[in-house]
Amino acid sequence: MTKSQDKHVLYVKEELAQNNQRATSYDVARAAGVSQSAVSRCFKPGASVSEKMRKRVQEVATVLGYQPNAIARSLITRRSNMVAVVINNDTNLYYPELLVELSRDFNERGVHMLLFTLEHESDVANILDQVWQYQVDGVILAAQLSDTQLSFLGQRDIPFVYYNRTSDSIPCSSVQCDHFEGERLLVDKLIAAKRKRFCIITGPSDSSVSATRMQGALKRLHELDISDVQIIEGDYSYHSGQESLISMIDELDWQPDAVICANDIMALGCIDAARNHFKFKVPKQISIVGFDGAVPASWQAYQLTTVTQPLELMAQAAVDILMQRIEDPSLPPEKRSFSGVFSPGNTL
Amino acid sequence: MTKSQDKHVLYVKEELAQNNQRATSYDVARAAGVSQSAVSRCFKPGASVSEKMRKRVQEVATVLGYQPNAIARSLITRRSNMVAVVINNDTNLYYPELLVELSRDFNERGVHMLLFTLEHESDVANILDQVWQYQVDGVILAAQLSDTQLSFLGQRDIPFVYYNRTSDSIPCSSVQCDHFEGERLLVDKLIAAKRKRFCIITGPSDSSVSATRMQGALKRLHELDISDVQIIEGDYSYHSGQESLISMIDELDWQPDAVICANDIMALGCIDAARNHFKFKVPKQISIVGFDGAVPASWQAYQLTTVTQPLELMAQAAVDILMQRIEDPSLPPEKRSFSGVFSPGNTL
DNA sequence: TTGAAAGCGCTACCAC
DNA sequence: GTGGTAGCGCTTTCAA
Repeated sequence: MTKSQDKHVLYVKEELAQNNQRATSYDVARAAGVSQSAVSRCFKPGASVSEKMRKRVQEVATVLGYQPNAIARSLITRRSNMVAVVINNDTNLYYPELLVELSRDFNERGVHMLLFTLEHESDVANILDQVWQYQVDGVILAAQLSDTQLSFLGQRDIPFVYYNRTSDSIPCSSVQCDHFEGERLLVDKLIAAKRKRFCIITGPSDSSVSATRMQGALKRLHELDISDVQIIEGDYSYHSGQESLISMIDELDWQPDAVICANDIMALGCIDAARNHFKFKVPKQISIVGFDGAVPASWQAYQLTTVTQPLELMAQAAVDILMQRIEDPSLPPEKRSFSGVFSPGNTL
Repeated sequence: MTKSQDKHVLYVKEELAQNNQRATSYDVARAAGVSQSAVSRCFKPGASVSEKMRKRVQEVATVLGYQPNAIARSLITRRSNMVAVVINNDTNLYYPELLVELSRDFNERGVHMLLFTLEHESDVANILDQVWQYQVDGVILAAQLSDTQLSFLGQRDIPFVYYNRTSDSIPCSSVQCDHFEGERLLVDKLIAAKRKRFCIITGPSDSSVSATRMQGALKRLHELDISDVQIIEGDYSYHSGQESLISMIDELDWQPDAVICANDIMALGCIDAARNHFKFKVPKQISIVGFDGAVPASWQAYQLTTVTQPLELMAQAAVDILMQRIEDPSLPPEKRSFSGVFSPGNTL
């Protein structure tokens, strides 16, 4: 860099500082004495630029602290490199690994996550408009949508992947753990352990995951001619696991020897209620099973018998499917289903 | 709407569908027979538009499925209505409530979260450039930055708030739980319980939160003339809590009657190791304390004695401070510190 | 390989 | 209250 060039760069830098502006490609061009399009090209991998030009531009860009404006780029390229992740609070609170894994996988591909969390699974409507306004390239849906809402995305050609949910009526991509199969497996294990009096603690009524799991368990129980099953509604929380068992026994006067919980966290509450409130031996007097493979379920104090979702695989699959459909929107929907892994634990 | 107008709208709709394009304000203007600026005004709250115009435009916009393009808006207004949340995995895994609460608070203000998660607290550098490129209005930092990195944000006038961290050398806004004070309190409680042989299980060495907490504990212990303290490094995980206690006793041959853990999750691992591996009575033979007020800490199987961070208040404070500085960048930095709340539990 | 010019979709300013 | 016009910062033709 010659001295006069140097001075010119510093002058531009000073000018920007005074007006409190961030450097644009135009500023870099001016300071480097090249065209604005040349600067743009220097930041595009694989563009046709001479070595000399690239070096000069990089130099000036560094001095001015220039980085391309991703927003402006999105406007012209029609690619924001942002995806929306719609997740309900429950999922994140009880299964925070999902967000961590998604984030890792997306960041590896240079894609950024716009996070939308829902208080209740039924709040989706409010945020779909926002997802649309922000021009995201795609959406991961870890929350239940109505068919109408699903078709909102479909009609607007926004690629999306359902996580742990699917729709039978609308063609869509999805990644799922086979909840149905997993619950059947758990029921069979409970039967093998000679359990007779079953009860079920469900998740909140608007949770499709809970509904699927409970259908799986009930179906299998009915196949085995066990129809006298007590069902009580929980809300996925530890506390509701405790309370459900207590009210089942104390109020409904139903003493089970097998408790099927719609998720692990409720099962943990259930274990504590069984041990502390009722002084039951688990699993001697009562078996308790959950679903998820949540981290605390494997802690020594619990060692819950459960079915573990292959979360890492599922997240990766969701990201793969979504990114493929962003690259090539003509790809047909794809559904991938993973079997849960039986985790024996010590409560059955 | 007259019939001919109706037809015109439908014609535009058809045209867009054929070219697979989303409706722009210009399309709406064309279809409604008004100017493009009029359409823009109709979507700006408080703009001066006649009732008739507003109604007409809304009507057409609905038919065409028009929503303003937030990206284009950001470009001209220089406001993206996006904030970056930089969080390390540990924080999210062990304290997922933070993200949920931040998300809630930001969404109430119509602000969206761009999520950046770090494998290790030291990975920050890579993502700062991206934060900058995406023109976020502000940043919540729940990860430690070097002073250089902090000044990167400062020089570029990006408002930011440190969460549970602060810098002594660079003026910056922060929201913190008083870790130092909280640990002192715990030490005093342990002393009151007649504990004599102390040990500490720290978090990972790059965690500033762990460092502060442990300094608080050590300082107080030294004040009380207790200098013979065994320190072992954990990594915040349940497993490291277990292993640390075991190696402390079995390998280092140091039998403590008080264990101070840098977070709750390790304390839980520690409790399980004490009870199951060593057959200790907790707290009769050994006291164990944590820090955080993590949800599982209050479960009946543990009932950990700990100091609970007022997470909701802290998240709200962080959002408040950030939004104020986005509205008025001339505001000086502000630090807010909250005392942790002692949660008696049953392990002391 | 380089530069000029158009334009992504919007807001903001200006006349009227 | 309404419409025309400029321009946010960038990528992408198209000539040179």
